[in-house]
Amino acid sequence: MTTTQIVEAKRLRTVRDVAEEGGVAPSAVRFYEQHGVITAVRTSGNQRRFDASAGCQVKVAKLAQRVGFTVREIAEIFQELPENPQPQDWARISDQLIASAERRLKELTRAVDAMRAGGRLCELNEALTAE
Amino acid sequence: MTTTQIVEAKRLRTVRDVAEEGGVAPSAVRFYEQHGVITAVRTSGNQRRFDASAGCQVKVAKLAQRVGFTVREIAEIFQELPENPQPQDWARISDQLIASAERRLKELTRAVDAMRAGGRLCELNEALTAE
DNA sequence: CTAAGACTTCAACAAATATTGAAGTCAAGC
DNA sequence: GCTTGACTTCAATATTTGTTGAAGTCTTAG
Repeated sequence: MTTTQIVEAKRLRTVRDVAEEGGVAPSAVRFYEQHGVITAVRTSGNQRRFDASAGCQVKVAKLAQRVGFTVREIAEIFQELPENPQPQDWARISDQLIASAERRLKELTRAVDAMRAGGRLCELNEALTAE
Repeated sequence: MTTTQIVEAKRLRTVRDVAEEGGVAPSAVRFYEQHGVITAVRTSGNQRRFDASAGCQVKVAKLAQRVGFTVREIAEIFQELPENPQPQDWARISDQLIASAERRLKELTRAVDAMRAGGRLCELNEALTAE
């Protein structure tokens, strides 16, 4: 069973495999590899081969983009992942992504709350000195 | 005092005013207006003039972009704002922005948590059928 | 071994989000 | 009423995030 896992983990994925698992186009998989979001080895014939976690990384990357991370930022965060990422490795990545996104969301919340609670703070804050 | 507010509220802002208040370049203010994020009236000489809330809207728009909203989405949401937005108007905008951003953040959280809690779910989920 | 299908690179295109510069017009203070 | 600085539009440029197509190579099932 452990043997099966190892065997499966080593079965290398093609661009198409990763694209399907990650829910993106093959061109996007190549784009992500070019920009360091995912990493590939090459066959003797120069074709990309990915490990089992690549599809997941693509999924996470897509969702991270939708909360405002750039591809560059995601690539930088994913640099920390070792070859065969373990749960604790993903825990660190997760913490960074979520904490950073929440920080930005809080900034937005603060800004809209300022106007929700005191429209006059925003609309009329110079009015007080005008009289 | 009410008179002062009205007078102040009607003092129209130039592109530069809004840019400074919103913390962006004048070119960005024109861009936002072209794309419906903010609304302008024109002087007899064709220059843009904004009302008092434009600077705030720019601030909120910038922060919304950083949590993943596109300019188009922000423009659509801001369409709902009446001419002189009141606190309850901002409350609706706020709810939409925050709720939508939180929904996306939750999707990301779910995805990374799946890997954090069960790396094997992601890496080895076909392994079980391989033996 | 071969044919089909997937892969490679490279260049062109595209949409979103702006910025910059040119050429000309407006507004405001003196 | 003139001058100066800010404004106008338009076109070009830049970056990000990809997609598409051409021309050619690799892999693999049969």
